[in-house]
Amino acid sequence: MPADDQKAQAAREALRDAILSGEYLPGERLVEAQLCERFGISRFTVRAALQDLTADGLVKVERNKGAHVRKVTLDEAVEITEVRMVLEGLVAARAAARVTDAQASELDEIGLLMRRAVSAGEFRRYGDLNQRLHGLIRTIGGHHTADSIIETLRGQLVRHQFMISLHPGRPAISLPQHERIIEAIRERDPKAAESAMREHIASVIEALRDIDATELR
Amino acid sequence: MPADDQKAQAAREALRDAILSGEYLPGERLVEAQLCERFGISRFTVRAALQDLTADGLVKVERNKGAHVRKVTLDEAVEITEVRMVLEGLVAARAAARVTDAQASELDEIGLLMRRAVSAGEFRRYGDLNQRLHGLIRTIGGHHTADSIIETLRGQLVRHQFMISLHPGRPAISLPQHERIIEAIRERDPKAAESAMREHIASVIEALRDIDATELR
DNA sequence: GCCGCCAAGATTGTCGACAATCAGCAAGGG
DNA sequence: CCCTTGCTGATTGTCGACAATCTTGGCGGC
Repeated sequence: MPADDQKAQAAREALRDAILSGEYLPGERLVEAQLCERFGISRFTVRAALQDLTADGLVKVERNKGAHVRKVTLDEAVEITEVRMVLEGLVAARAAARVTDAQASELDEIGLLMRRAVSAGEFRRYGDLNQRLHGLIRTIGGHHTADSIIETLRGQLVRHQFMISLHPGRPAISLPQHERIIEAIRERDPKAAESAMREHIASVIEALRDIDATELR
Repeated sequence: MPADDQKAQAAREALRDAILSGEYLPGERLVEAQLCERFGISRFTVRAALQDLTADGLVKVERNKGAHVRKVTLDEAVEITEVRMVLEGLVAARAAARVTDAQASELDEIGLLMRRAVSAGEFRRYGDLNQRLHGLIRTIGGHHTADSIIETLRGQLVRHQFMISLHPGRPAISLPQHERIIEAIRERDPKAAESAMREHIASVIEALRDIDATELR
């Protein structure tokens, strides 16, 4: 009966979601016994899930001191985003070299929807499109190694990412950057695609710093 | 008594070394019971060690099918090295911005030793210096996030890396590249340091492809 | 009153045993 | 003769219980 398998894996993802959604705050202690009761699974499974999350950098375990939700400082967030900058630059360059005509028009369509969302003031929708654009570029790039690292890093930043996307004025800055990225890939110019992507994410880093400074008021 | 702790951790590293040193070949199956006997530890500890190695990308576990030493194809090796290229480029740029005078002279010294090693034909020594140079640059860069990813990726490539370092003619190609990197960092020119590092690792990728083509004859 | 120390509770680390699952082989039917 | 099917040994997945360790609160001494 594979029901146990599904239960164990479901619980693992439930725990991941609970942390990602902010149900457990950064620094909060994750007591194994509590998680057992919470998700109706054994401690063995809880430990396996915690090790998974540790590998993804979402929790940190100290020997004999248990697991905590990892706290990501501003400096770490900047470092992580710097790494994303060069990796997504690499992926964008490869995307420019590999893009098909069908994918090119899909990029264009996203660009159009983005412009519409911005002029209509639909920031939430713009955020979704942003994610879809970066995802499509990574699909086109087809760089499995870079992809999985980027995905891991993204998980560590959900909190910060969320704050950025709601920051007023961001779309006005990032929309033209996104347009440049799309254009460079459509013209199959790897160097231009890489530098456009890097410029874009460099401005995300600036936004990160600004937002953090704002929050400390 | 912390003896057990040390034993468990020692066994973990012993298993890692056994895989890294090539004692277990890529694709080889790692049977938990055998590892228990081999290292004199319980299955629990073996499983923990295997999960560690999985996180590092050294082994791959399939449900109910056990753990295998991960096979790194040429394409994957190229991808991994591409990621290293952009990450070490990022680190080199930061190193150029942060290098102290003492570190600058240490870089110079390594450069001198490298020239000597090449002219003396001491390839093994040159390989060690190569590793020391890259390590020092990463120390100077002080980019923890990029560092740990680079270190993880390096582990997955030990086999290929080894073949490259013994490839005749490599030092003649890589020595001037190393010299350019050192010079750019010493002159505190981040852009030059990044592009020098990327050129260097791009040529490593070429070497990877050549060696693989040679091996298939 | 303050500091260090000890005991008890709570939490994590480890283990051996049992259950679930898979690979290989033999027997039977087409 | 080949394919399917059921069995059997081997291997991995899961669990509950016990041991080791840390934390907390109270006690005694200075």
